[in-house]
Amino acid sequence: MVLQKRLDYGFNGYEVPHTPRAARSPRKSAFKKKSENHQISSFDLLAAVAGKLLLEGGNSSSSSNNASGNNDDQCAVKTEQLNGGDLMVEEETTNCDHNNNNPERSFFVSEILPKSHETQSFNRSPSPLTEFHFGSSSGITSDSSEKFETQGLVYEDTKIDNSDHCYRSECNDKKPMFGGLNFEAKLSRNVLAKDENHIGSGFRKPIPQNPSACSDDIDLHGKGNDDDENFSARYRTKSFRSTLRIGDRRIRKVLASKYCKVSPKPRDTTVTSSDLDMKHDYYSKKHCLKSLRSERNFPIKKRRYFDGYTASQSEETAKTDGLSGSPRKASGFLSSIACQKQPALQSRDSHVKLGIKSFRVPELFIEIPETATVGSLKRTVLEAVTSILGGGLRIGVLAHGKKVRDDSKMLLQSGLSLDTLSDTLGFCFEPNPPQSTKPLPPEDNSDSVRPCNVPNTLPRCLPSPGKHAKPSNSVESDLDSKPSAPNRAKTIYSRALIPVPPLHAQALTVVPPRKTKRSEVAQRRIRRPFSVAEVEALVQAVERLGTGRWRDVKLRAFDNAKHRTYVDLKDKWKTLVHTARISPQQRRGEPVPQELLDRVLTAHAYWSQQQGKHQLLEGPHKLETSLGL
DNA sequence: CTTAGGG
DNA sequence: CCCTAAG
Repeated sequence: MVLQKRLDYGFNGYEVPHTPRAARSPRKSAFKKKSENHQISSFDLLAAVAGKLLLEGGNSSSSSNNASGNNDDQCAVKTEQLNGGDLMVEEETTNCDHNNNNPERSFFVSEILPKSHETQSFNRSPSPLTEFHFGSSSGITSDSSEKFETQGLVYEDTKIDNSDHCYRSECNDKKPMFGGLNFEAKLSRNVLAKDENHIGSGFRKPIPQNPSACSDDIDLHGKGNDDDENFSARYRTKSFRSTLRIGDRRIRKVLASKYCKVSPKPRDTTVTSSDLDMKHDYYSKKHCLKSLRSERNFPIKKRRYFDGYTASQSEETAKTDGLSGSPRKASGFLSSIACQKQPALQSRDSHVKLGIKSFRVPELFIEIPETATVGSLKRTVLEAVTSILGGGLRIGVLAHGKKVRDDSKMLLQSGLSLDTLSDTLGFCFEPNPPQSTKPLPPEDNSDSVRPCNVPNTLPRCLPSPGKHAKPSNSVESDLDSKPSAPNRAKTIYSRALIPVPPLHAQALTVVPPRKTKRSEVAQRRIRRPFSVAEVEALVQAVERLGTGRWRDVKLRAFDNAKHRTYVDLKDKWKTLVHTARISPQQRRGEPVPQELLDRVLTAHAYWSQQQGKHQLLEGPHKLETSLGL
């Protein structure tokens, strides 16, 4: 009976599946809701480090204990220097037209400006990132008239000023590194003169003075290539998202052009020849795009929040192009942006001076009532920043885009030759006490092969996944790791930072991170190409179960493959169909036997037809047949 | 939770 | 693989 039915209705003698659901009408993106509220999804905070970090590597005979066993490649850094300065704040506006009834507004800090007036190291911004992440207080304030519609507003809080003086004296040293950071508050297209102004009055009416102010236009290059380029932060943007898009766009643009040869993903555990080539490539270039590489390694698809500084990302993410569609993935780290080699300063005894261009602080989220004063806004932002950074940071060192975990290793051993040091060296900030760095969930046991070098993990600087095993990739040279001067950077950082009384947590108005709940970062699953055997199983299952019963397929053929969800199977089938339709030359990956692909096409055709039939019949048999198996 | 589709 | 609207 049942068998008969199978023969009658099934494919290859298999049962007819449940009547598939009516085909979903294609969803139009137009239906996607757009959140137009003024809740800023998040904001970037960019910290520019003034001055240079002198990193004296080399063969100094300093006796560092190699056996420190210090796997931790970070050095603790206090960041109280952020206490003094001006905040640059920009309002998040989605439209030029403010039609918000929202009692609350959000702002994002766009920049933290180095307090130091020494800007020479910024004059040539080798990377687009630094282009719009940099500035100096002097430039901003004195140049405010040129800054699109926005004028700078220097935070005049006496507290800040006082601290400023303190810093000054400290900065008079020839090494103004970390002489404090200037914060400057800017209001988009508005000028706030006094702290007592109500934010509402200041932010209410943007009144674009320039039509293009409403557009996404960017003026990355400002007035050309004048020396002011370092302040080309004066791009116009109407929204936070635009800002991010700018970055992405720039990044892609550059990568697509003359730097396209730079491999974006380090994939080997050792310095391969390609790496070397890359190095040469770098070296041959005028500017180091190291930072770009790192940035690009971020998963751009979706924003992830490391420690919970979440933000409701509106759905209106542009779908125009993949890169611009999503804001830059800020994984919650302060990613080092750039360092600059200063060849002239290179001395014989293998000392190198580096200039760290900037550090970037990813996500912050602030809500403040519209009735709040500008002053309180500034304080709020300042406190938010301080609270985040104040907890202390750790520094991760990246060489060739890979984390260098061994503090005792010499720079050279880490693949940081003097010639290419600045091109290959990077730093990243990491949250200091990861609340509960939950290790990644044990993916599955069936597959023991875990790529130890998932590209994404690099720039994201995952808290400490590398603790156990897999010192991996970290440019572990085979050279004996002789004791050496581990990281002068540490010293320098510490020395440069100025202690400051901690802020009162209560004063913080920052939206508390939705932390702890999602402390486990939603990390993209590692890619696991289907093996031929899996494909075989999938094909067989689909042949009998049909498309549209992916859960059953899963249960039937992949029940013990935990990492294969029914969605995965469905996706795989989709790609299989596609693969089967394209020419063999276009196929990639492990070749799937043509025989299997043929079966894919056959089954796909069959079940598609069945689906159509059932939609027409809306059948009486549907129930019975579904009971067949 | 499942499906179906788009990204 | 991810995301998510629909069921």
